[in-house]
Amino acid sequence: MTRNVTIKDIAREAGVSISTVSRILNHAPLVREEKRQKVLSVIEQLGYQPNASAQNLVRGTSMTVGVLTQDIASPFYSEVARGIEAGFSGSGYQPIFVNGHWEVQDETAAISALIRRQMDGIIILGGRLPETQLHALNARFPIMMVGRHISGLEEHCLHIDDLEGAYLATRHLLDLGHQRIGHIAGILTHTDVVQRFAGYRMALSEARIPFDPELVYEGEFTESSGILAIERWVSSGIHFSAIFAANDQMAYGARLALYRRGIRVPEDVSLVGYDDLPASRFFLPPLTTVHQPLFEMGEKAAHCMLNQLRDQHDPMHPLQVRLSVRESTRYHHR
Amino acid sequence: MTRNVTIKDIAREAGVSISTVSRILNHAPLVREEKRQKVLSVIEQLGYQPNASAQNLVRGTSMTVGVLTQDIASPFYSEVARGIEAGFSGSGYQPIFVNGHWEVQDETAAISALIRRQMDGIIILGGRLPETQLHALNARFPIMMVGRHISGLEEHCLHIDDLEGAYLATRHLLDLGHQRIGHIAGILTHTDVVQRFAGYRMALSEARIPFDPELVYEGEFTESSGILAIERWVSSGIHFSAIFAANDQMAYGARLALYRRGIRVPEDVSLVGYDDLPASRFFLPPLTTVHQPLFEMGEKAAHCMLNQLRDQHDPMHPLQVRLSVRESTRYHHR
DNA sequence: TTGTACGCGTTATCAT
DNA sequence: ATGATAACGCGTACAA
Repeated sequence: MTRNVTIKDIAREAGVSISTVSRILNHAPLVREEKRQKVLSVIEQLGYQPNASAQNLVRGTSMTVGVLTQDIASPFYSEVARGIEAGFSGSGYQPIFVNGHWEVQDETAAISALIRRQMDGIIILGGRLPETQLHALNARFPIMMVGRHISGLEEHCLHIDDLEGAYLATRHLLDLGHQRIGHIAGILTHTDVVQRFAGYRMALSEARIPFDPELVYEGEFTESSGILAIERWVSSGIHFSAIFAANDQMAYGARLALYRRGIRVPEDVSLVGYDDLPASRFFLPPLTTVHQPLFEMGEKAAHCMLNQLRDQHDPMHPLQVRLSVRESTRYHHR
Repeated sequence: MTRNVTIKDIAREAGVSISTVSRILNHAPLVREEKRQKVLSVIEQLGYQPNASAQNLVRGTSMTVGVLTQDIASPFYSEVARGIEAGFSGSGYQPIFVNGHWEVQDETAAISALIRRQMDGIIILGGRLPETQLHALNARFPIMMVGRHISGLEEHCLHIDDLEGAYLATRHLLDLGHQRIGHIAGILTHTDVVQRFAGYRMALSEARIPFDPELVYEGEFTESSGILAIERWVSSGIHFSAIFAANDQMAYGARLALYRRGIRVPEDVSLVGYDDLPASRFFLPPLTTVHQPLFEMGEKAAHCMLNQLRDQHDPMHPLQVRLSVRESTRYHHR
């Protein structure tokens, strides 16, 4: 529409040179108070906003960190994103968000867009980018990975002990007397999913309960996957008294499918999720789930990024998982 | 870390001038095939990415549209955001997202950041910016408003008939024989909330049922508000056989509070929400709710923005609300 | 067909 | 204390 106001316009209007205006803008000293006032008022009046592209170009830094998330609409990643936003607030750096949709192609395109925009650093939430590509990125500028573990990039990965989390969940069910525990896994090419699967098996074998592959369903992190898991098991006549789902969304779907079949939770079947999404507290019944400190993860990722940008170092205090025991699990009578 | 590769580097490496490289990059003709090949291979080899800031500066356009959303973690806005992303895909324009947190101060700051970054247009989802400010923005560049109606900016507002939606919801409950219908409203300074309240009252008066202010609770769009509404009504001994909540999240909270009191849905109380969030299909029982075509709204907002950017015009086909009748409502025996 | 030179808006280094 | 002026990386009109 209307051309943006530039420093030149300010200078002309205030009757000074552009360097004077620039000095005032950058809080440099050495400028007479009366001119400062005059210029400031012109800036106010014309509604001047500095052109970030020009600043970026000459300064060589954008004071911006790109965040590659997979899906804006995912409750999991949006919690982390909130934490990232909070972690950068007041730092002078601004995060901007793009989506990769769990597709290597989209992710690569998104990363390219971020690089073209001269991001000072990049935070990657999950995704499927190959390790080699991640290493290459890390050679160019600071990166932080959330939710993945990349060997050789330990210092740049913020991840949580999925093995431990799944172990805690399964162990909880075992302690309640359950023996036939179904596991709704996520996509098994994801390392964290594999870890959760391993934690489930570890608890089982520790309790000397034989592993039954029929009790494992490979889902896709969606509510529908949870429904399909229950349908598979029930229609195949497979017996179970408890379910451990690899994320809350699949637990939600499973819950609905159980309801449809008249199977009560927790009276007939106990249910455990993973992630502790905000909605799980209001689930029916409130869902027992492995708590991932999503907001804190985001916050921490932002802080680690700031440390890298400022060439500082600080030790990585690992974030802990814990089980949020609520009302979807109960004692099983044999 | 390592300095970014520039056109200059490519030119030196390939033994040509920078303008030749630029021509190739911009798909201009008039360049010998062998040089093109040579340059292309050098670009590939050095991993060149154009500097968007420089392009932006010289072209005078960023090919970017800013999206001011209120809360990344809100399921409502993230669905719209998904639609916006889809609406821009393949257009050459890229949306970038910032958050206003429903605070005028944050929103103003976010808008400033977008202006500094030379956005070609801005899409605003909800929020509390005063109308005058919106008019001022519209004078500077193309804007689109989603979820608000601003007089004088009708062409730039994408909103849905909230009165109609609330009327449909309430009418549905009345048709099922309910007479005592509680309404959990949102924050009553929001115009859409007021409209929904008005639709509720309209259906009531049409059915000649006197309006009872005790049956209205002003919530804050959160699950907790739904819980508090039920607690207020039950502890005050106020009778009701149905509830219409002004958004799904408050309906979720109400559902949990009812469960805690042993009140069944839909056997004892019917429940209707508003928005039709993705999760509502998997709610227990699946929630009857007013469907807002959130994704389509985002998509349409993007398309309208593209039309403005291209100086085109197209008629505004209004998006329709409809009621998604599921299992949380049933006939009421008097 | 190719190269030179200018300008986009800003900061920073010089003189003055 | 202030004002020219040279970069930053890119696109493009113009010259060769």
